[in-house]
Amino acid sequence: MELSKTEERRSAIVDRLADHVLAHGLVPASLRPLAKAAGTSDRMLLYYFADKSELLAATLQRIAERMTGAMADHAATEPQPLDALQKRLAGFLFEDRFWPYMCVWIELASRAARGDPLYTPIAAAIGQGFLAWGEAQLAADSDEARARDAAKLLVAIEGMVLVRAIGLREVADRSLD
Amino acid sequence: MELSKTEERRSAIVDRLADHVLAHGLVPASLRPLAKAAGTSDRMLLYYFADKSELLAATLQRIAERMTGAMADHAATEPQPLDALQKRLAGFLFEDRFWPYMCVWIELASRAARGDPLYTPIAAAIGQGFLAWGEAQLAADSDEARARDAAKLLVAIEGMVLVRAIGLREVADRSLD
DNA sequence: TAATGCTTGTAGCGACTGCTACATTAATGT
DNA sequence: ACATTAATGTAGCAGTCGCTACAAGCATTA
Repeated sequence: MELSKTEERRSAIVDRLADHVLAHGLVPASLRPLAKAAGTSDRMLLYYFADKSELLAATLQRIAERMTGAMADHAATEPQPLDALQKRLAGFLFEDRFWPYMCVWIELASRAARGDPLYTPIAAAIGQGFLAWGEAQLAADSDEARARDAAKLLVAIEGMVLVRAIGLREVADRSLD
Repeated sequence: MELSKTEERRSAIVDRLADHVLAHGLVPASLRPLAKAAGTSDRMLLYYFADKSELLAATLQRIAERMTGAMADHAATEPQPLDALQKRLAGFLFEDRFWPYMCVWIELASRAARGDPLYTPIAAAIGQGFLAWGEAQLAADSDEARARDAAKLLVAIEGMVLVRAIGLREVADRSLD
């Protein structure tokens, strides 16, 4: 086994914290509610983690891993043009089961936008992950075209996420026509 | 005069609250800091407003009005194709002086995404305003084309906002190529 | 001048925040 | 069996949250 018992327990806690943050977001993610969600006490949360920042960083990391895994499952077998890939990505990213990730993602972005040193690097890393996923699937004539199309893909998808977030789902969908 | 003294004072307070929210966001927008920013006391905030929700609603409304006014100032005199309008909009929306509005906008979206009854209608209304601005400026052959291009415009701009928020400014810019 | 109602300060409530000191129990190695 | 360390509970600190009861100041009007 590679994981010590402490690490195992830490990991189990992080899993349940991830569930809770996905379900309720970062705003109500304070120690006591998180502890209850993890079936433990705030005291123990701060036993396994140095402070709340570290705990949240680990939780968001875990959420990002789950998302990355899900995206890998949806990788296309063949290179795709931008339009097709965009529709494909939108097709599964807006399933109900992914919406909690999108909610957390926007919340993360809103904190990164203010330059919070906890959230900014995590958000940037996730964004780069999205970008890499796109670049790996895009059919492109050149590296520049690939980079440009990946940027277009990311921007279009993030735009649809934000527009849906404010309740204009049909506007987001119309943008695909 | 159409404004009673009470209304005038309310309005003056809202102006200073708007400044504070634009500068620091919604997370630290609690009564005592807001009161200090408005040069008054939390007691008086709740004298002029029924509760915190009403106070925040008025503040966000004011912020939206400022934004709407600024956008009206940047209306084009002639109908524009989608590409040109997108570059034009990005050109001034990403000036430093607009970034605070974008930060609040993302924060608003993140709360609307969770269905908060305070933020959802405000966010949707602002989104519709953006959409109307676009439709009024777009050159289009048909109403359907106009609606579609306005949707594309909104999605692209919101996408650029979110991508910049997570620190990938150059990716957002590259999407315009 | 007296009385009424608008405006504001003071003080505090109960709940929550992140975090910690202290003590106790449980497990582990010798 | 014993000593040491790891794990956990209890209790609480100082601070903030939204909000309110009470009273005092103030201005207008009768």
